[in-house]
Amino acid sequence: MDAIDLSLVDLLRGNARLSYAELARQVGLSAPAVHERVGKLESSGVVRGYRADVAPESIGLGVTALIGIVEDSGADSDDMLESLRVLPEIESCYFMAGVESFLLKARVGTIAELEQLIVRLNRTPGVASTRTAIALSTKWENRPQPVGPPAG
Amino acid sequence: MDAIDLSLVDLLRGNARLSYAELARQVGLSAPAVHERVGKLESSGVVRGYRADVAPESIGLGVTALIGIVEDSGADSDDMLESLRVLPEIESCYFMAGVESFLLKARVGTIAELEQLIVRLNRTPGVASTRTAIALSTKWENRPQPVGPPAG
DNA sequence: CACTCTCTGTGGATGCCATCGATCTGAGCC
DNA sequence: GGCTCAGATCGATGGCATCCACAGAGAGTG
Repeated sequence: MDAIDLSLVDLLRGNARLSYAELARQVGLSAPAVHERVGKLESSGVVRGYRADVAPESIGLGVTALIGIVEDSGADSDDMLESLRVLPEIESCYFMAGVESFLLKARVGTIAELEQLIVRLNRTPGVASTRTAIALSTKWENRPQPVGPPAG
Repeated sequence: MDAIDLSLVDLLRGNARLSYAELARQVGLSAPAVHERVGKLESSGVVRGYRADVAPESIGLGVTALIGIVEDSGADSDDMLESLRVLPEIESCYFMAGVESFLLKARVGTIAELEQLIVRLNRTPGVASTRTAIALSTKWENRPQPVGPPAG
């Protein structure tokens, strides 16, 4: 992870579809060299993948909610995690410090679907209670923060 | 937005670096047809961009926190939004229903940096109080949920 | 110093891909 | 039937990904 790697990571966070040739021009190396560096970043786990950023409402996911979960005393967090993992609506899942063990970001199409999700969560073994907050609007999301030296 | 468009969106959410030729094979069209469809998805705002998914800790952002903000009565939300927007640590920002007007996801390198961020937030005009919860670990994040008919 | 090993880069070759323009096809409509 | 438009295919061409052989810088060792 030298300065060139950081530049590559930054460039790919901004636009994951840049060609290797373009990346090479930006960092001042040859295309094969960039190809090899990016391959190493991928296989070492620094770059986990490449995702299209899709407007959720345009694919029928207009409702965003954040849900905190309080565990029963004595509940097994690993079991609960597996129960959460199979719910496709849960886009992100954090294990938290504090009374609420998990914080979920869920995305559904309608409030009715959100209600169903909350009911399902409350029925999940180990869940003592849930607390749901609805996002009225997403101002921004997953904004990459610049890191390392400026590219070039 | 027909079934083929949904398949393309799904494929690109899974791997944004797929070539047009590969996408074409997957959905059963020619490469130029796919090229045009993806171009329209981009210009219509369905696809907002393509991002490399980078392990945050590998670029020195090992601390994730969720911060709720209570506004002063009479504070201007738009002004506050602009104050929040310039803070690079804030990766996501939601305008919420409830007592806390904003919910932020912030990513910093150390707890000391988090402390500085919280101090800065509390000094921001319009902020009545903040509530910070620290993520001990991220179980998963921005997992794309499958949508539309299976590709092929 | 010189030898060598390793890592990482460059340059060239080759086959695939992106992309443009021309043409074709089918649905809807008069 | 025939017009028209949207959206597909086909063919060509220039650029890109990717493989390979080889070169140069640095570290470790006699």
